[in-house]
Amino acid sequence: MTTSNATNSLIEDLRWRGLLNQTTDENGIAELLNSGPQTIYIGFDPTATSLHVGGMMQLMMLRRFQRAGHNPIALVGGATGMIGDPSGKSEERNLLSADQLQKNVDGVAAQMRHFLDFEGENAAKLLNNFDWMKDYSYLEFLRDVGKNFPVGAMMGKESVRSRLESEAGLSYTEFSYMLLQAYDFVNLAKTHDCRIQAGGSDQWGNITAGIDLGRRMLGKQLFGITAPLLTTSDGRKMGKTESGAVWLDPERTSPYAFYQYWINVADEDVMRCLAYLTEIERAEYDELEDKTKNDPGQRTAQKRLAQWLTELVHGEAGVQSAQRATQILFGGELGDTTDSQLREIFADVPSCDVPKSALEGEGLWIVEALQTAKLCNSGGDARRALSEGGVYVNNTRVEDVQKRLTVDDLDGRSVLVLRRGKRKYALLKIQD
RNA sequence: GGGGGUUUGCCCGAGUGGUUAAAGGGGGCGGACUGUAAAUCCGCUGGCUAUGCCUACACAGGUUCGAAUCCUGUAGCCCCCA
Repeated sequence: MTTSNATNSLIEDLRWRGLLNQTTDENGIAELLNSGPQTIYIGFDPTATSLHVGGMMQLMMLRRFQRAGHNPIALVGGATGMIGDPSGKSEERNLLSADQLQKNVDGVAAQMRHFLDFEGENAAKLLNNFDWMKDYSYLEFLRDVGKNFPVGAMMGKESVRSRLESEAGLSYTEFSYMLLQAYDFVNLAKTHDCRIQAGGSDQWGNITAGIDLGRRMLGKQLFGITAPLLTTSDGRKMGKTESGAVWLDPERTSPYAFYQYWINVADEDVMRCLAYLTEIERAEYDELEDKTKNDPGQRTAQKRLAQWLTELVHGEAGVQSAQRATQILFGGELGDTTDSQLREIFADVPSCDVPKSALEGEGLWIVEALQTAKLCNSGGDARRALSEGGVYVNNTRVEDVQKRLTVDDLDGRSVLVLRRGKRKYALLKIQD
């Protein structure tokens, strides 16, 4: 698997995908990769218990190397996370507690298993820099590492310069961040013969700092690769919605919401996403590009993207439930969808409990139900919505202002699906 | 300290005694169209126990059959003089 052919095709592939933003020495890297299996590392910031889209792209990078026969190291920054990387950030961020950090590291580590193979010949490794930083004394660190850092060079780094010029400034702690990450690289070079560090383009300064340090401390030539940031055609970061970031954790972003995010990627962005985030081959890529151009309404590329990523992150079952939810949430008949399927599909839709007794006798007045479900914020609003034809019960339009919901509307299930407009849903869970 | 102006619904902005819950625009919400898009078009946009009732045009009070519209006071903003 680790033939020079595979390696060449790896670099080729990365270049074709547009994933080579900057490299310290492209020929040197190609040569190194040709000489046999190499170890490559990428650092992950444990700022939350889950990764988001940016981290996914980095994990894919490691995965590409692993598939080409190299040894990936995913480094979680248990130590650096205590400091906070100033790169690309406009303000100092709050320090995380050690306790929270540990939770974050655990959460992030679990997600990595979807992307990397931690078994077998070139198994991926998961390391935590807290392990080698925790007992490193300040004095020792300054003597070993600090003295190799000319302040002038540090001041020249983009991450430092931009912050110094801004209002927010930069604390000494953040200023020191670079030393820690540089040392990580050197330490991995020493202990794992890891000679390549990759990362997002905002990591360039930190990576080159590590390369300099490697030369000074080890006399070893290290290499760096950065990938472009995944942005939309209008220049914003991918992975953000009105309601926040898109997470890999199904508790934070349901498989349905995750799937939907990718389905909704703009035509102008979808091919780049496919290139950066998936492993589709060139032939299929060209075919999808063609379909996007000639028959954009089908959104074949978006569907492929959503399906590919959802399957990777949430598994085959995740894809199925997302697709089933899509069908129902976009106006499909409930038909014989079962109770438990409904509850799963509407899992991330606001819901409220209603006692079964409310449906008995006269039943529950639709105007009240809409308010209880928070779909309308007043009786007038509800009446209006009804008369506008914007209210649906179980995906069937209701226009009668006097409509009362009764046991008959349950149709044997234990939930009522209320909808306002095209896709604002709420669930009434009927309690015995 | 003296004089003048201004204050309208989520926002902008008409309205200077009588069908004014308040023109117009924006936003928002529905609907049609569509690709779960963009653009476009149409409707709605104070509350309620709702063919009616109540509360609203900075706030408090007054004149009047009747006020967002007139008067007095209070507060905010703006301008001029000192």
